Amino acid sequence: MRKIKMKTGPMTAKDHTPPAYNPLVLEHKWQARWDKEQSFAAENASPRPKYYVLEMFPYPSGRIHMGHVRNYAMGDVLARYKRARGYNVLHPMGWDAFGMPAENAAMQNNTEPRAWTYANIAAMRRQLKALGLSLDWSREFATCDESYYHRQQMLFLDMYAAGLIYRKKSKVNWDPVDCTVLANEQVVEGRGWRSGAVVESRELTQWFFKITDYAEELLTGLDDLQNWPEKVRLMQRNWIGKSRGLIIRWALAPQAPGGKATGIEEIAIYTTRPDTLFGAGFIALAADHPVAKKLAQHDSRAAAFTEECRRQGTALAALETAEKKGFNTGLFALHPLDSRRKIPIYIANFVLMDYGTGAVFGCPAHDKRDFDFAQKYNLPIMPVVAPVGETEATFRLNGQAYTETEGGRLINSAFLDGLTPQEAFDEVARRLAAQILDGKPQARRQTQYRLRDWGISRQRYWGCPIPMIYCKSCGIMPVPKKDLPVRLPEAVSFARPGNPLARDAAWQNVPCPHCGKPARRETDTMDTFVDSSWYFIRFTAPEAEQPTEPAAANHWLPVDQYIGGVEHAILHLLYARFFTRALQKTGHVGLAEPFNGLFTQGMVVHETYKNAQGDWLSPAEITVEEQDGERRAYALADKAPVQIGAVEKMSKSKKNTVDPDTILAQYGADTARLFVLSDSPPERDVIWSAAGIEGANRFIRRIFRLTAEAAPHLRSIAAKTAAEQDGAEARDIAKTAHRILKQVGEDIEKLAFNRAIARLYDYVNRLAPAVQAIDSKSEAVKAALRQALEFLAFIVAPFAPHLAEECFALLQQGGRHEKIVANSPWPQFDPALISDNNVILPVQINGKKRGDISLPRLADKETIEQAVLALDFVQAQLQGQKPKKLIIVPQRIINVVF
RNA sequence: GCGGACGUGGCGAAACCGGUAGACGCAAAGGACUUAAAAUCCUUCGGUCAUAGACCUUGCGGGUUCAAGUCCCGCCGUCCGCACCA
Repeated sequence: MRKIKMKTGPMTAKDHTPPAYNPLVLEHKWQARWDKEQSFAAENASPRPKYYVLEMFPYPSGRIHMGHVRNYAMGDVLARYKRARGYNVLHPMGWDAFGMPAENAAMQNNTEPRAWTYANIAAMRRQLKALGLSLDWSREFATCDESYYHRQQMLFLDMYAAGLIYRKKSKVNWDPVDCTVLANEQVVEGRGWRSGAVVESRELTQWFFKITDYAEELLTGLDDLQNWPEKVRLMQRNWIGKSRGLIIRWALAPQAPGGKATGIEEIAIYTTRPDTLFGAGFIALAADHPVAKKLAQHDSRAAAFTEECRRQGTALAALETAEKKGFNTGLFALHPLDSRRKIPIYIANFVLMDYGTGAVFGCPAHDKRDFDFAQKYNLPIMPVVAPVGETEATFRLNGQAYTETEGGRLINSAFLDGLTPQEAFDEVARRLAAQILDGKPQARRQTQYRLRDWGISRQRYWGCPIPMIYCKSCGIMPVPKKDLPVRLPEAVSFARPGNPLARDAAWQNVPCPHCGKPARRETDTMDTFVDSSWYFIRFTAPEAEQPTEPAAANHWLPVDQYIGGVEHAILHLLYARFFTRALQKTGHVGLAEPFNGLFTQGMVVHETYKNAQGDWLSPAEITVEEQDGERRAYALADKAPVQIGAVEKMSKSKKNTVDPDTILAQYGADTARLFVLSDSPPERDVIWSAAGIEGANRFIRRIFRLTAEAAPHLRSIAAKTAAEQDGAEARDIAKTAHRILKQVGEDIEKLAFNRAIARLYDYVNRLAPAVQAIDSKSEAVKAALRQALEFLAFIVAPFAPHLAEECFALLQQGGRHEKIVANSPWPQFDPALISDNNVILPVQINGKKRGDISLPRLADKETIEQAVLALDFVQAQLQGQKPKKLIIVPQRIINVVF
């Protein structure tokens, strides 16, 4: 891209002083104006096309952090842009307000969760409003609002009636710090996702959502989510964990004389590798397998071993290091394809009860874990798959399992020899399905998922009460809808740990809705991920009596662009997909996939600082100097040297946080918004630095100064598109302006905010010289400049909306403020001004650039060829030789090959 | 272990379908204005040699192509996710 050639020179003295840029006054002024005009209210009935942009709503922890600023700035750029492009935009905000921290605060500070939460919401609402986000605040709600959890209880009852909710006793993840159960998705590396405590295993009865009913649908649905990051789709795919295999029933060998009768006749085993059946070396059972339990009743050594396994499961977080251990039961199973072979049965610590059938057959030659186990217990290791070309005689295992299936052929496997593993799989499936054991086929095909049902009971107070009642005579009774909501009691005590609901007799005791006899309420509350699984639907009709207003929901959904952190890739995002399906089934919405576009944004990170004592220091406590190209940090307090550490996610514990309030007070919202979106692509982390925020602020002030300086000269001049007779300079300015309008629009559509901002810088650099010499410019140039500066206001607006309004106002007749950017359509660019009649093409000789050539854009090949060959540097290089080839890529490049 | 992403100046990064590598910013250096500072403005800024210019350069080694940061093969490194899933 060429720079516009314009006369440059020192700033001319002006007969006026430009108004000062005061972000605090200015931003407040425009926020009030937007409020007054209700610029960002979304209409449920509008002829304009809809666009739903949503950022993951925050937990009201007390204050917003820079991560929030970046997240909401991104959504706001899109929302403002789409609104300017004529869309009816829904851009709401709410609060994910139930959860543990409120109870912890209550315990520590002797407050109430409710009061604490609403105070935090008020503080954070004020902070978000100061950012100037184009939100429809009329739709705001918190999940702890009675009006919200009331509807959630209605949904619960509908889902219960639809068979999507059930109660069962099961082993659960118990967080000993938060004193509650956690879902599988909420256990990260063996620890609670929130408390960080090592999770224990407990048997409890709790409520489950039947997410597994939708395992297949949630999996195949991913294929259609083209506007989701591949990474997230893959993570969900792995989490759902579909596999295809066979359930094979193994008959037990007759007991040796003198052995105790066990009454066990067969063991069912799930396998994904039936092709390796002839390589079976052992069978292993989970410690909780019914057969293992039965054996433990008769055999004290088996009992001791299963007990040890259970302890290991709870105490050891890092299972990878746990040694493979087994207990030989002395029992044998008969090989299904060769009844002469007896396979020993073990109880092993690595077999999981809740996957497959809780029993495996080990094939040591073709599975790493089985190989280790066989070596330890001296079991035979017989290879049954070998690479093509190898035979039973030549193939050796090389001290490790051969786990390939591609390019393998069966060996040592009777009638399977020579088949590919896939063929062998099918053959085994066919034979065993036809083979009858005890009146039933010995095997059947089975599709298995890793995904398990979602346990949602939490033994906590600050959550949505589960609307169920236990009656001694009638059993489990749903609370009738007319009795909803089941309200959380007020004035509860947090003096003791545990769930206050469970010791609140007055709250618990209710008459049975069926028989009227005394009964007891469910005291568990719902996982807070239930709350966030449908809030985006509630935003479409936040006042509705029913949980949703289907017409509104179906109009607005799916969310066109959802923006949030990747940490929710399998938690919230999977639950929400399930919930939307559940709501579809119960008639609340008419679609299955809630989020059409998903974007996972990077974090805001910052350097860390540590003093000689090893204490973390905050950026405000240090100063950085540059000496001999090396940066050194010193503590402000005592001038002691400070070690500059790694750039890490902002966290309170490392004190590398920057408070948005401080930044807003110093620089204003526009600067903060611009900075968090510049420099790094939005999916990557952005490094916060003092120099960076200064730079962004410098740019904001520069735009303001430029407009303020030019405005008095331009107000009386009508903005118009430069025509041919207006001269080269006016035309160049107009071209630059129309081009930037197009490019910034495209960048925003692609969420390439950093690129859009780079273009803004470039654009301002190009306009600045003309503005500086504005006194000497013709009417035509001034007209072009006026339009260029108006365009600047529009393209700046998504990023720095207050500044944009101020600049736009400065350009209006007499500085009047009738039109505002927020309510004005995005200007149309003129395609005729985008493309040049002449293009400058690089000319390569043998692939190396040697010069440029200026040519008419639509020149034909022959003209180009002649012009290129006539060039001095081409002639010089050719030295009289004929070129072998001349490659012309229209409007791109020319390559002379000789 | 399995799966994935990514390696470009001092730093953050651009580079669309293979077509001028390093746009834009930060940091740095020099200069103008100023009594001075701040602010602002101008200039330089991947490396080597140098007079215009030439050569080298996108983690490393190969390959395909008129042309490779981009495609293919093989290494090396960093980060992320899952992890006894049968």
